[in-house]
Amino acid sequence: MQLPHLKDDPYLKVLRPLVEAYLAFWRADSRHIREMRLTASQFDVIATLGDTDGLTCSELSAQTLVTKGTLTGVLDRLARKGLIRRESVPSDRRSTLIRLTDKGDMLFRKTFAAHVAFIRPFFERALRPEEADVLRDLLNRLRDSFTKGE
Amino acid sequence: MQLPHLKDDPYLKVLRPLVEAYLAFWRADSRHIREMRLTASQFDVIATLGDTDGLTCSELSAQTLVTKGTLTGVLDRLARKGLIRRESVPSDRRSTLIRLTDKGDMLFRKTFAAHVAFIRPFFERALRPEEADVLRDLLNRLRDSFTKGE
DNA sequence: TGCACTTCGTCCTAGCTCGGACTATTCTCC
DNA sequence: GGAGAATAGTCCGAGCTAGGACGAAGTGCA
Repeated sequence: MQLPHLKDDPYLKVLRPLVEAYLAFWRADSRHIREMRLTASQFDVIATLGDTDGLTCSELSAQTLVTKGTLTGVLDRLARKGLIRRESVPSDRRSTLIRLTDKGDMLFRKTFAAHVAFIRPFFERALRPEEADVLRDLLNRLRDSFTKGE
Repeated sequence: MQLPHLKDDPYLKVLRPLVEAYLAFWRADSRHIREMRLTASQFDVIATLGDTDGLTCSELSAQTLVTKGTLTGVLDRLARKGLIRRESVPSDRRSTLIRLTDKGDMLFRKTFAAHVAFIRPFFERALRPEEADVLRDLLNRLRDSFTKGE
């Protein structure tokens, strides 16, 4: 978001750093994910399903950054790759349980640790541990301000 | 990005707050922009062009969050709405100068101030001014860590 | 002057994004 | 038990996304 003339406002000058820090993270993150032949959304779903006994679409979309409408397509592509499968839930015939296949689980084990190891140094280089705590607190308050406003 | 089991790592537990704060901001931001009949990318371009004598596509994509390849389509839609126009640059026939039309400039004046006024209170509610400064500094360092790594 | 390199904007593909509409199923509560 | 409301997953349209390929145009160095 381009917001010139606001360089002097103590609040609004946080805006660009927020956007730029997130985007810089996101680009590094998704570049690494793409090297593992997944998209960011696909990795998000795989990582969320890892070590569970399966989740419904609603749970999945609540716990990831993928919205309900987008999830259908993402799951279609993951199923086509043989990484997940859809199972019906007898107790609620509206629901679908999404589960990693063996192949999906193997991919999860291989990529998840690798990705965490990739990401961590970027944070480690930029912040001391106590600064990370401060940052986390401030970001959480900002998030709450934006969500409670709805 | 879903990263469970990392709740104890002083660095990685910053990850979710970063993503969530940005996303919460972005959703409020783009909801307000959509009410003004623009998309986030379109507003970004309009706001960046405002108070300039025109910018080339490369300048525009460097100063906004819209990449070169996406810009063509965004500009096409803005031109169709009569908000921008493309002008050729005699001194470099590869370049195209993008400029707001009168209609685009009027929209800029109307929406830009309104949008800033909409966004500011969310920050104001969450942070004291000196906290905003701390947050900005930490975010900038994080951004640099992620970009310098490339 | 000529050839290699870079930069310009555009186009393309696969995939993701939101919001809203839709059907089927389940829940709630009178 | 039945009407109305809520929830599940899917589908749709318009638009955005990164990345790479492309031809045209400018630059640099020999």
